[in-house]
Amino acid sequence: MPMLNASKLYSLLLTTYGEPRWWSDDPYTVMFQAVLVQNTAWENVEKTSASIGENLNPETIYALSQEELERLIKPCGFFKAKARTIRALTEWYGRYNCSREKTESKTMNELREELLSIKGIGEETADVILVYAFYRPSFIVDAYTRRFLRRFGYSFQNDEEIRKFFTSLLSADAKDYGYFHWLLLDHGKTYCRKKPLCSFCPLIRLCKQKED
DNA sequence: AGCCAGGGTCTAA
DNA sequence: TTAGACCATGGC
Repeated sequence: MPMLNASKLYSLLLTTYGEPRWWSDDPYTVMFQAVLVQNTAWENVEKTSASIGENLNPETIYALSQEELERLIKPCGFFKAKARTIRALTEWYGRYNCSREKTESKTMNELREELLSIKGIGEETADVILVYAFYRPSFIVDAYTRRFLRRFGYSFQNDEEIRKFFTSLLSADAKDYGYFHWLLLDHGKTYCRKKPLCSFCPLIRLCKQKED
């Protein structure tokens, strides 16, 4: 498998998979779901979110007791830890008056450090929140990103190397980061899970054609 | 049955 | 600094 030219990755994904999509327009929904989806199938997150419905807002969620919140998110697994994290995250967002505008007074790195200091929020979750909730250009490395790169012949020492690689490739526009991440998700869910469907993957077909 | 799913924390060496 | 155990449910 030849290594894809890095500068063509983005346009290739775009043209192959069409218009990119966004997580959610509501910042709190992004935060909430970003925690729920940790090592969990997205379908469970969607069902849980649907069952919460209109109550998926910081005021209502924060008013719940720890036990009530745990019960609410139970289908997503790791519910004790996630309930604690969601509570801490909601409290943190409250310090910004639960408003995206209020976060604009901070730099991206300041917000990133604040998020990382919350127990239960690691790099991926922090970057998801930065991009989709607060429109900051922070590249998101997740399992799909790593699998995608490995399958296409790249090998990086660590996630930081991956972040630098793509950061040098994309503009400073947060939209690009969100769109790119979602394209990798779409691609990964269809062709690049642990049980791969590589022979049907348009990108791999494209690479093989170049070999001939 | 057992593996897998858009992780993160803690500990041992 | 890094590898491995652990957290937990639902779908296939």
